[in-house]
Amino acid sequence: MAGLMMDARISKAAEVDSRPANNLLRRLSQADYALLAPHVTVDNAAANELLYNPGDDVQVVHFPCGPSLATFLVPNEDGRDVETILVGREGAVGGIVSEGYLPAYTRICVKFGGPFAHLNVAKLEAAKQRSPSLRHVFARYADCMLAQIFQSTACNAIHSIEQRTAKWILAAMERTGDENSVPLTHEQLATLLGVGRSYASRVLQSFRAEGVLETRRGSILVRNRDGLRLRACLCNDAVKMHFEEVLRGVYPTEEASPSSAQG
Amino acid sequence: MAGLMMDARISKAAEVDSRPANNLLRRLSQADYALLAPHVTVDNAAANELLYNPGDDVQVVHFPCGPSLATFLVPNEDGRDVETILVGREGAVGGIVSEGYLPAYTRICVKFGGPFAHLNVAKLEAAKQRSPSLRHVFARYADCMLAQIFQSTACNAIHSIEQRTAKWILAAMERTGDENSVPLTHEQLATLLGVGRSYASRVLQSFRAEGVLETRRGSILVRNRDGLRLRACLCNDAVKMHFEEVLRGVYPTEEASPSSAQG
DNA sequence: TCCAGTCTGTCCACTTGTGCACACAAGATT
DNA sequence: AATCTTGTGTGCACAAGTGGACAGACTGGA
Repeated sequence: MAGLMMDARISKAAEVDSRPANNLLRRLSQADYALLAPHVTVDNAAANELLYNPGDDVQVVHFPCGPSLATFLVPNEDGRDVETILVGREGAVGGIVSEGYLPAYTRICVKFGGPFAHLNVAKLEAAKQRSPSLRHVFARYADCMLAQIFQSTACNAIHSIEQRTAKWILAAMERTGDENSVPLTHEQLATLLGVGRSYASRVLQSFRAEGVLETRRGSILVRNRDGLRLRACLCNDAVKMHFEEVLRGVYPTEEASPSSAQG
Repeated sequence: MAGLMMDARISKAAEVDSRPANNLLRRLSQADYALLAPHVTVDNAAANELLYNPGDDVQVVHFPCGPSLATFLVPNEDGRDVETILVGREGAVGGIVSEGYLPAYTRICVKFGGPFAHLNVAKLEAAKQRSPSLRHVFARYADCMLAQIFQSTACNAIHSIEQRTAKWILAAMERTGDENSVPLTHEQLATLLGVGRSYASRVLQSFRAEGVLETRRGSILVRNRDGLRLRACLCNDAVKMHFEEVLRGVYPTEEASPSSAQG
């Protein structure tokens, strides 16, 4: 009997591990994932690749896997886009709320390159019709994404550039799983925060002076993660808590190694 | 035959007019509205009444009718809430994205008092299961609401307080239908923009000096709406265009009088 | 009619963030 | 090794927004 249980556990683990490294897909029951599996494809996307432009027909859901990251950009009258929220292996982009076939409102861009899983929106909707539990997982994720955007709106309204810089670096690291570096130029960081480049450099300098991080050409090395947390606003944590309440286990944590499970 | 047509038109108009003054509800087909009608109740809510607090079970969808306005607030570590988006007779609040039964993430508050229609989320979900067209209207609205939040996030990141003040006043007037006044103290305006009261007063003073508006104790009188538009960012217009594309006729326009229709 | 409470206009010193400029550094190319 | 391109550090003058203070002006209620 113990043998049987163990076999079941191993086969289930194997089944889950064969899925793309996306927590939303991995959280689905076997039966639910089986509805989607025939339509899921995986490939690599390069940084800066555009997944959607405003006005595009939304036909494919993209799931960032592993360290890849997507971002929602809102176009601006100046031509410079403003970055809003980051989506990594905890989620997906494209038709999550609209359920597809509406013109995209934002631009969606690959921030950090890597593997993405893809799924036709119509196939996903058909599967949702067949499985309420599948529908609920995606409705719950949609709610988490909404929470993320609400929090960003508030954050942009009242938190300082310094706080938002620290927050962004932490959020990116949580999602990529990289413990101490973020591949980003000062220019990119500035753009994504919607501030001038020189000020972004200055904020990073102040962090460096305090021993929190080091700067390299094209990347930021974090030396003291807790120091960074101390300097960040709490927006990330609020969103993380909502994820935990609504979709436990989907938001990536630092100790995400499989061996941490107690059985 | 003309008589028959006219009768049909009159009875249809009467049917629509008997619905609460909410554009989302009025946009539903007769058949779809019939699914909801037995469960819809209407009452009056006073300004500052709380519809949801963070963590609340989401069980009721609230539809602002006529001049009433609801707003999503994100709580902040300081205890002061930050206002994010405004919802008037073009929409609804509560379980639009989450489809109910999840803890609310934001606080939702009545900004301007007036009539609200209410509908149990579970009843709405049941009706959606029976009618794909009903589901689509709500999915489309959810997408518009999302667009609104995305735009606010970007707006807060890069637009000046002056632009955002003008934008907010215009957005509120569009929704209430009031052509030239907004019942708001400087304090309230400041809080909702996330800025200090004295600066909000100064911005209003500069508008007054330019003849754009007048200030009264507890309200703002708009004297030159185009002047205000000139001083606002274009965020409202972007959202409005998305509404027109996705849910034509739901976003309130200035010439909303029934007589403008050509038959 | 007067009082109390709230709202408004404005002053001031201060912090945060802007936008431009320019020297220098690190790779990439040849 | 010389060169080119792109990224980085920093100086400066300026604009935007903060937060506290306070006098005066409305308004509702006793």
